[in-house]
Amino acid sequence: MMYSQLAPVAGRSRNFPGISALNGLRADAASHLATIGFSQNIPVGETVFSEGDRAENVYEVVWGVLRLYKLLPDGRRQITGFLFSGHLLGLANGGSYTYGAEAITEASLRRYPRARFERMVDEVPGLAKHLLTVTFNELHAAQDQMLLLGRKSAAEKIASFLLNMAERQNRNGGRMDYVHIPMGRSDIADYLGLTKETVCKTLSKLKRDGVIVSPSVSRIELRNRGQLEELAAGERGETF
Amino acid sequence: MMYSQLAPVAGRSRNFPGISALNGLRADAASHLATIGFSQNIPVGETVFSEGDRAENVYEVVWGVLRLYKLLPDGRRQITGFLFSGHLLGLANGGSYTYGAEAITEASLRRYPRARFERMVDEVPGLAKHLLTVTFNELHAAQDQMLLLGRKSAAEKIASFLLNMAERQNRNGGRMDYVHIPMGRSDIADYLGLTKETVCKTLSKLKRDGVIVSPSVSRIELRNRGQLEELAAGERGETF
DNA sequence: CGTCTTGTTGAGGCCTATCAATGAGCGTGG
DNA sequence: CCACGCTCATTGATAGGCCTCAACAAGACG
Repeated sequence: MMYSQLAPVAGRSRNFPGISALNGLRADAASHLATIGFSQNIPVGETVFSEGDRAENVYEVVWGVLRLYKLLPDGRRQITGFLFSGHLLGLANGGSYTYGAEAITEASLRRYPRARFERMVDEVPGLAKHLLTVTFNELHAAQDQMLLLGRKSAAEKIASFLLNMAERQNRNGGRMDYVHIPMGRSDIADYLGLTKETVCKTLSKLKRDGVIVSPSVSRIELRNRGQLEELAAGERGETF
Repeated sequence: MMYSQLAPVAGRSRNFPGISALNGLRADAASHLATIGFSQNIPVGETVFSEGDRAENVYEVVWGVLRLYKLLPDGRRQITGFLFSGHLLGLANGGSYTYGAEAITEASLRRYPRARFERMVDEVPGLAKHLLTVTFNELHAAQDQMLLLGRKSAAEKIASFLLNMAERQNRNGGRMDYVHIPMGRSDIADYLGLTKETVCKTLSKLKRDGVIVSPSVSRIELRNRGQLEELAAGERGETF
């Protein structure tokens, strides 16, 4: 596609934060990376690292879901991203992590000691450029999120979130309208800059309006994608 | 300076978006880059490129101030960053810019045709890694901004903004308490996720409380940095 | 089958947006 | 040099969306 040495990250992970995917990396480079990684399992709710910890490792999500977040001194929390299988986390310029990471579900990670990871970046041709591509995607997602946080209404935020989750679960290509929501309402709230109550009320309103159906708390069916898309895009539709 | 091949970006631009600084790049690489750049001046208020335009160039700010922004269909705007001298813009993975760029003051840019810029990334040793460092700084700033947009009050947002502007003007090291504000109130509002009226009222309150003094609209003196810092950090101080 | 956590719903209040009007700054031209 | 007209900043009154607080429901789990 666009690069000769590295498979592209393509549209992957465009709308959700967390540095994504080493896969796509040239086979020999990827296998080289694998040799310096250590497997590690994280129970539900456990912390991988906290903001301010010395940044001694880079991690890749093998399976499970993580949240990245930042805190204010009085406890207010902003989740900056949800990370799924394939995403990288822990890359940093400075000596400390600038955000915390916790497991939303049980998760399996691959851990790469930082010094070795950095050496690899210097030695493996194309790795730096690959990481650059992947980081640009993150930055792009972050900018979308700034627009959401700064300018969208609660309903627009929820609609954007649902569509993002749906897109992310349709990597295969299908147009599945059943979305699995692995995180709790508080996590969603802290990701969208709302309270958990507002998240509930907005979801309930979408249910009442027949836009979505929810067989269980963690499962949502998108019944009217068109309306969700209008909302998410911010058409300021009357309907809501 | 600090790296063998690449001068560091150090603490530069940690808190303001926009990819920063080619300077710091090894001299021969920098001069190589210079040979493929074209100078270009932009009048106040003019557009450099719009969201959705084909991404044909990468730019570096030589002097002046730019704003990067995203729009919703009904006109709501989120400014994702202010760019000053040394910052890069226009880097993108896809074929189109994902944000617009306009001149806040008259500005001078150096334009690099994209194809040549990308070729350079492949050919100049260390350039990809340098851009990676710089992009991580952007991502970090974006995450700080998400925390601000999602969780800080108007007063906390303004305090954070003022301190960032001050820091950015003190690259030399001095602890100058006079901050020059090149952008208008609407720009500040769209950067902080507020309205221009709220920006005004919050600034006025800070003036009344003696925290800042404002000899003119575009000049603000920080009289009580400690209180601003508490506010910006989100201590939930009574005082405000 | 209790207990604890998480989700949901409602009532009320606050912060910020909205609407409207005035004031300040500034370039232009008389 | 000052008047005019524009744009931008400031201030006030009001409204509204989301937050806060509180109670209850629904699962999850031992």
